[in-house]
Amino acid sequence: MILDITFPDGAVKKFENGITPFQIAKSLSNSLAKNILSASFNGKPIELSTKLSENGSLKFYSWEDSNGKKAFWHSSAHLLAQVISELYPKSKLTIGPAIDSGFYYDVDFGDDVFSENDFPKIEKRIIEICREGHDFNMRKSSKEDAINYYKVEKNEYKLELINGIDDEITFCDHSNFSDLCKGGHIMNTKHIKSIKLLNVAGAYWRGNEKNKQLTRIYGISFPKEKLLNEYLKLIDEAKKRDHRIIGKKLNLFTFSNKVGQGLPLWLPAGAELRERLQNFLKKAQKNAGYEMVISPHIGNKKLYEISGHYDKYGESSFHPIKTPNVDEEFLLKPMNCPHHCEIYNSQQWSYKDLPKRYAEFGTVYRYEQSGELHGLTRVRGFTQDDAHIFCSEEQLVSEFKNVIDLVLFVFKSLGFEDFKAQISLRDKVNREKYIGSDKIWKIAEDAIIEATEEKNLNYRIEYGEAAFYGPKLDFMVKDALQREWQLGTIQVDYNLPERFDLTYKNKNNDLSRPVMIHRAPFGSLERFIAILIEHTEGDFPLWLTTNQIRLIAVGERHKNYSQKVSNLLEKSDIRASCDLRNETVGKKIREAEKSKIPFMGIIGEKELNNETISIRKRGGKEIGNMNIKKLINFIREQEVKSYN
RNA sequence: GCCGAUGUAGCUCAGCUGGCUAGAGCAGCUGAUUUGUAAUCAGCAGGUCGUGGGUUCGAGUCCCUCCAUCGGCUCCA
Repeated sequence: MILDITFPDGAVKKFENGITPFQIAKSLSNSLAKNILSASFNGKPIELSTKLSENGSLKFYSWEDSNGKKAFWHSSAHLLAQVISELYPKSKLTIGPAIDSGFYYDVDFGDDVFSENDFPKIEKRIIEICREGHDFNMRKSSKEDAINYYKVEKNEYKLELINGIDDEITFCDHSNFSDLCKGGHIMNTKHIKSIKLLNVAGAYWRGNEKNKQLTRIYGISFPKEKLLNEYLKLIDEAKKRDHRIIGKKLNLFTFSNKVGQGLPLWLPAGAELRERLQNFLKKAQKNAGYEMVISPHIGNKKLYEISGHYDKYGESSFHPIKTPNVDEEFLLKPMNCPHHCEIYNSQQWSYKDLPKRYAEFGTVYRYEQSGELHGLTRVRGFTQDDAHIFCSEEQLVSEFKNVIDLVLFVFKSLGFEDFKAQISLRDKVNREKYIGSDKIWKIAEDAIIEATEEKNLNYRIEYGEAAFYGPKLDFMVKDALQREWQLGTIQVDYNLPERFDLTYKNKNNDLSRPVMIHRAPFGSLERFIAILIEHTEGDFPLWLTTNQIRLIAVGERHKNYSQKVSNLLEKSDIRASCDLRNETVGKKIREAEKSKIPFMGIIGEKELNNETISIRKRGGKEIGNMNIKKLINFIREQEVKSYN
């Protein structure tokens, strides 16, 4: 029999029945055969050594394709597993997938402690085995054989996995090692030229906190030594963009053990930055018809019992504040929504009044688990750029779309172009963690999907990620180390209006229930600023930066003029500072550069005589000499441009 | 909260297998220098080595407790 194999470019070629993808590649070109790592047939990943027995479309993947990398890293995980079972015979293997960059393997080491100190000997042994050049071979197995195999090994994890498999059970063999595996390998271990184990971590079996915690070993491997070095360099560079490091260097914020974990202290430069962001959003919100409100930092515990938050998050709140009245307890405000519900409730509303849009920079406190705290991205006290929109059901989709516009405007203004939109819905099965009927959830979920579709947003759907009171649309942005964080969020809520008995009079003079939209374009100022720092490396846009220009006097005789220029700039609302120290110009420039000040104005003899300023841009570019008037216009122009 | 690692001067770090008064650079202070586009020179000062306990003739170094930080897991209203 002859097979018709279709290639991605549309070409159809004929091959003998039983030919393998690798043989096909080799027949096409030697260099292709050399470069390919994996393949897919009719859209499904297959081994390069799988014999083809039907017509179909074949696609090859090299290191340049994510599928090629996946096969490479997944195969590397097999080698890690092999060496672990060789060096730690008592350990039990569980799962070892490829991830976005690298792979991991979860291992139960029993009572043994495994740490990073064990890495070098494992890495060394893996490379030894790789050089021996073993093929990866898939092997079918009966369920019975598979069970017996792992019964002998006393590996309850693999047994659990096998019991959950409905399809055919397969093993992958290489060298003297076998592992339960559904496939997706490179051909031979010799492709793996360098491997680096990155870190050890605890990870619960099947991701469930109630299960045993296993040891997860993360690693990455490459087909060339050079690529590993490049990767390590990249990680190193990324670490320099860490907001915790830049925040310290630029004196934006700090933490103090005496104040407490996860409680950021904003230094003057950071506080100014925050205020500028707030003013920016306030203006945008005012244009979009929002009204500012203010609510206190504590609230009666009963308030949160009504909303359902206490029931769900009481454990992760700061302990209730007692009062002389034993029946009365207060909570440090963990969220603003119930307060805003009560603000809405303070008056009676007509359908003509809707929507009501209440905004507040509301500082909230949540007792996050200590191990979860992370710089400014996960803290225990933070300020949400919160707002709640109370509208009629008819207004819901258009209001939701307006909020999307606002979020997109904010992101665009700050240069966050690389974000992911995520629609977070209820878990498909496990629904006891949510409040409200299926009917209202369906309406809310449909409204979000409709609005997101109409806005042409590229989105993904995640089940089980909804808030307990409603579905949401989240805007995710990555930090320097490619970790994804939720910034903006828009949530539809039919439940809190019910619980707080919110109403308005409709056209027929009957009472109707408003729908509530929770939204925060930044998410929180803390997290937003953290990600902004990592994206800009601290080179903030001109409109945000603390110091827009630093004037540098060359000599003693130029100090007065420098000060005068500085004062004039400040009078024109330009944030200028003046360096009058007896230091060399080089040193003053260096310090201004390190403080990430966008412009420097050098003032020496020439400038003094001609009443000009020599302007230098951060990074070294000389802009030229200009008089004060021109300089003011120049900075104003640049500031407008910096809004994106 | 859990697993692993780390904690030395304001900051960044050195201090090997336990052994004289714990080192460096930057920052700070003092003095000299009065400076043209990324570091002028000299001197001085600065640390009960995260905390509390233990082992030892002797602990920055070894062991335990706690605290904090880092990388993950779980969680994220």
